[in-house]
This record gives sequence, C-alpha cells and structure tokens, in this order.
Amino acid sequence: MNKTKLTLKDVAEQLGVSTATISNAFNRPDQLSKAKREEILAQCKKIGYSGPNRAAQILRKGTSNIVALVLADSISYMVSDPVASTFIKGVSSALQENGKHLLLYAGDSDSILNVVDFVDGFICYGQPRNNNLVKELAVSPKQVVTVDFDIDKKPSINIDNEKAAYHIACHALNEGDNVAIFGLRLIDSPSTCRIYDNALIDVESSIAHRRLDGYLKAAEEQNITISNERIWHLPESDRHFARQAARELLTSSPRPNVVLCMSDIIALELLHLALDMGIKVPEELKITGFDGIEEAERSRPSLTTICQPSAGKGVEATKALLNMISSKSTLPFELRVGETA
Amino acid sequence: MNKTKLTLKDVAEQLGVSTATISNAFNRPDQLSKAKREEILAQCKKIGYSGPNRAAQILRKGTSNIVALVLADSISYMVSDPVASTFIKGVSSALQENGKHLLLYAGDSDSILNVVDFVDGFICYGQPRNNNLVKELAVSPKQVVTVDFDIDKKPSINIDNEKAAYHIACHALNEGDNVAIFGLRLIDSPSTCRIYDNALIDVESSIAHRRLDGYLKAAEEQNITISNERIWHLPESDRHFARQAARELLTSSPRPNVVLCMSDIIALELLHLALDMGIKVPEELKITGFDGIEEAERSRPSLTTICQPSAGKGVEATKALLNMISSKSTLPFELRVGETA
DNA sequence: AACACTAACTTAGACGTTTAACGCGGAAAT
DNA sequence: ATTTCCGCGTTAAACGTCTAAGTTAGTGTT
Repeated sequence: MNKTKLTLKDVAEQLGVSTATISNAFNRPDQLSKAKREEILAQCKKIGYSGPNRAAQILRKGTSNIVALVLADSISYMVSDPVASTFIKGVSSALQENGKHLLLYAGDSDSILNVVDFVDGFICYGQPRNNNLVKELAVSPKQVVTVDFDIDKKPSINIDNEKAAYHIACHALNEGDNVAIFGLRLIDSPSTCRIYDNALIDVESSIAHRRLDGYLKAAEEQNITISNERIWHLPESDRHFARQAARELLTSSPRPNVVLCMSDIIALELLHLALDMGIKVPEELKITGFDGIEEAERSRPSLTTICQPSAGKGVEATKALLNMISSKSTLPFELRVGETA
Repeated sequence: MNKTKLTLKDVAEQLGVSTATISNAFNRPDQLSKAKREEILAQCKKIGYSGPNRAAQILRKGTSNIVALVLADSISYMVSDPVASTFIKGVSSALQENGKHLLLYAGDSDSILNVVDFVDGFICYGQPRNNNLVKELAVSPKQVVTVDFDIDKKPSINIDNEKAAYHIACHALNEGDNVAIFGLRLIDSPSTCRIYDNALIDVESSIAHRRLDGYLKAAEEQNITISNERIWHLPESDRHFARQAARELLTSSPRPNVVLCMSDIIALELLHLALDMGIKVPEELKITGFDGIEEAERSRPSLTTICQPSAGKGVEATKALLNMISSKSTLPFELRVGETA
C-alpha cells in the first residue's frame, strides 16, 4: 500500500502547501486558519499520515515530553511490592496532568541512560543494584529525581526513615525484650544472611540503614542491645527470602519476642509462619512491618506498621522533575518604573 | 562546565578526526584500527561525550533497537499480577539476548503509538480496554505481536484456553455438581456482576470466552447445566473483586460445590474465604484456578490449577516480533493437580 | 494615497547522526 | 615496475522535522 513511510514533505506536496504549514497544523494551531488546519488534519488521516516522525521531532525540538521512570529493582521484586505500584500510579497521573508521557524502564543496566537519552528526565525509584547506573545518573546532564535513595545533590523524595523506624520501634519495644531485625539490603549480598561483622556500618546511607539507625536508637533507649547476629539481611522484600529467614529465626534459641521488619511483606510472612508454628502473636512474639500495604490491614492479626504515602511520593517526584524541566513555560514579568519615562 | 551538549562534530574537531571516524568508533569497530578506536573512546569519556544523540541516531538509522511492551491493564494490576511479571521477565531476557531494549508502557491511551513511534515494534499484553488502541495497533505499520488476545492477522501468542479450561473442568466436575464460574472480563463492565442475560455470547472472542467455552463443554458432557446467573463477571483478577464475589456466592443458596475460577488470585481469595467460613475444601467445595502462580502451590490446601508457561510466552512473543519464528503459535499448558479439586 | 499592521503562508537553514562512495598510501601479487 | 588489493580515513548527502525570518495580500489609519 504505502511503498514507504509517509513524510511531512509528501503530505505537503499532495496537499499543495508547504511543509511548515503541515507542521503547524499539528503543533501550532495559531499559525494557520482554523479551516485550513482542519482540512489538513482530515486529509492526513485519510491518506494515512499519523503525525510527525517522533525521532525527527525530538531531534529538532530538543525535547520529547517523555519522562523515564527507572525501576531499580527487577520487575519480579516490584511484583511483591504493592508500594511500588502505588508510587507508579502517582507518577503516572501527575505526568498526565502535565501533558507528559511516562515510560517505564525495568532492569538495571547502566546503558539505559544512553538508550533513552531522548527523554526529558529520569525518576529513579529505589537504589539500583548496579552501582554504575548510580554513577551515570550522578553525572547525567538530564534532570534526575531520586526516590527512596539519594544521589549527590540531585533532588530526592523520601520520608524520614530513621524517625519512622524509631517511632514504630518505640511503640513495640519494652525493656528486657529479645529483639531481632529483618533488614532489607543492609549489605550487598544476593542471599539472606545475618550481619555477623560490622561490614554494614560504613555502607552508603540507604533507607535501610536509616531505618536500622532508628531501630537501634529506640532499642538503646530501652537499654536493649541487639547484637549483629540478631540483624538479618534480606536481599529483597520477597516472601521466599522472608520465609527462609523466618524459619531460621523462629527455631533459633533463645527465640526473640520482638521482630522489627523493614517491609510488610516480610513481616506478614513471618507472621504466618509464627501462627503456623503455634506461636502466639503478639503475646509471645511481637512483629512490626513497614510500608502500610493493604494486605497488612487485612491480615489477622492485623499488622502494626508504618504507612508511607506511596502515591504522594510519586506525585511529588514528578513535580520536582517538572518544575525543573519546564524551561519553555512563559514566566511573568514586572514593570519597574524608573526615572527616564 | 559544558555550555552546551557535546556533539559528534565537537568531539571530532577536538580530536582532529572526521565525524565519521568518531561515529564508527561507537558503531562499527571494524572500520578503524583498534588503537585509534580505543583512544577515541577514552577521549570521549574524558571530555564527557557519552555517545551519539539517540534521536539523531534513530532518525538517521531508521531503527532504535527498542521494543515497546504495551501493558493493557493498568500498571497497578500488572505489578500485582505474578503472571504478568513473569511474562515481562521472559520478554526482557529474550530481548536482551538479541541486543534489543525494552520499554514498558502502562496505560491505555491510544496516543502511545505516536508518542513512541521510534520503537521497532510493539508487544501488546492482554486485551486493551481502549478499543481505539486496538484499532491503532491493527493498522500500525510497525511490527505488532499480541499476547492473550488477537488482532486481525497480527501474530499472536497464546495457549489453547478452551482446551485448558475443558481439561481442568473435566478433572473437577462430576455429574450432579452444582457449579459456579468466576469469569474474568466476560463483559465490558467495570464492576463485578453476574451474567443474567446472554449479552456475553456475541462479545469478541477473548481468552475469557474461550475458557468459558471450555468449562461449559465439560459441564455439558457431565449433564451439568450452568445457568447464567451462576456465571460471574469480574473486571480484573483482583483480590477485592474476588472477595466480594466470593462472599456473595458462598452465602447464596443453594451453595455451589464446585467453583471454576479464571485466575489463581481469584481462586485463592475464594479459598481463603471458604476456609474462614469453615467450609471444607475440597469435600464441600471444590475450587480450580488458572495460571499456575507460586502462591497457588504454597497455599493449604494447594490449588488445582492450569499452569501457563508465562515466561515462555514472553520469550515466544519476542521471537515472533524479531521475526525469528513465524506467526501464530500456541504454547502448551499443564494441569497441576492440587488439593482443592 | 501612502503607510502601518496583521493574518496566513512559504523559504531555507538547522538539529546530530550514519553511511555510501571515495581517496590514499603501502603491501602483496604478477 | 606495474597492478591489485586492503586497511584506514574522509567527504558529503541524507534522515524528517521545526521555526526564525521573509513574503504576500488584505485591512485599517492617517
């Protein structure tokens, strides 16, 4: 049918007008008469021209109106994380309101920044496993907003994780408690393990570490000591990792009577196992979560947890990004009356 | 620092070579000496040139090596659907093997095809709610592969839903059973309801209808009649919808003793509610699922379901897109006999 | 009648790459 | 010594669009 892809020039020739006019019909309605514009658009639809080639358009304009949302963790992690999807929804709606488009990138190759270097900015959700990606983001000339982790002096959206953790720990802990912590990505290991040495202390200040600080501070105030071997590293907020760790923990001796978990998913898995084992919650075992997912509310007993404003984070991140890339918006001016007129 | 973005020409001038050579250094290693290439790349890194501008590159080459995965349902649904995420993983890895990149598009605006018209092709997962999008896909000059639904003569990937449904229904049904069906998107309604009239009969042949056909065929063979008011429409494979429908169903009278569910998520929710209500599964109530997610295997009692090759579907869809295989392929499924039927 | 303004187009580069076609010097073949 | 060939680079023309500046005709102003 079409031997080759239609171009603006082809269309212009067929309609007997200049390419500029066609272009304007699509992009600047004020530059031509309404009648002509409508005729042109109708003709375009008829002959099968669906609009300007995006690559050419982006090249020429220098902007694409596309924002990339880089999901640090793999999709499979996202799946077990209802928090992420709510966040994405927030971003999505905020972008839509501003006429921008959203593209998701899942995975953590650092090449992504080059592959989609036509986007207007990046929202990066969660600390990427790939450290190179972080470095690339740090030096990217594009606008970058990070969420749930920090880069240099790039804007970032977050809650006060330390305070939140401190808060919930204060609620849960009493002097004399035997406390364990199910931490998330405290170290850079792909498998579950306990933190036997002090390796974690100097690791970058991720949200996990902030939360840990909060927990430990609260514990200290109750004169509770939590040795490193009571602190678990889970590589992901994943049911399987959680189940494994939970099994080990609940069969260890002495069994803790409080477990502070850095995600609801983990906490719930621990809860279920505990119930299966006939352990009474909270009488024999207190459990706290983190995030505030719905499932935590539905579970019996319902989970004590920290609710994050997930969608709100998405909206805020988007606003932060857009406020900086709004370049082309028309700014207000002001008359300053001097003495020469 | 950089007053403006670096370009190939700038770099060429600085290094005293032609733009073609720089370009070749990035794209065609065989076109220049190894020494020179490495020097160029090193210099580029040093002066902060991170590679060719993608928009220009795509424009010139006419290809981007990017494939768009269009997720029909909202991202929140996708992300909480283990089946979808496994599928995505399949696509992702297959693309990576072929040096292609994946971009996810979530939402169902038909404008997406234009917004990202630089991609090399579209994989469309699931029937979009937006019918315009389907039309756009149908006439798109780009490569299009559909999964779990069909468009015209575009290649599509699927399992034999009718056969699978027939299979599991045969396994579950006995003559005299009182059967209900929890269907997925049988009609075009955003809320849960029963199918009182015959409205669904002529609706497009979605996978849901194929499955329904399979169920009904098996029922017929056992001389079981399933009236339309025993067939439920759920708009999404969502826990909440499922819970609501389950509650209504289990309190209805006479209570069915078999429920055929079109997804594991739905089946599990029904199972949990039934157990909560003290209904014995499978003695008093048999339940079958569909998909074969892990949670179905872990549940107690474990769920009898159809295992789909979700990741395999992703791989096949990708291959089809990359023209490595030809058109319509129907993948195998497997009945996993659990304890619920 | 001359001038100024405006609406509605058109012209003519640029945007940053890629790549076919073309040198050019030197090694191998005749 | 001439030819052939090859490795290594360069030149220059696209790719499809946008937009500042220019043109024209028509409308109002003085």
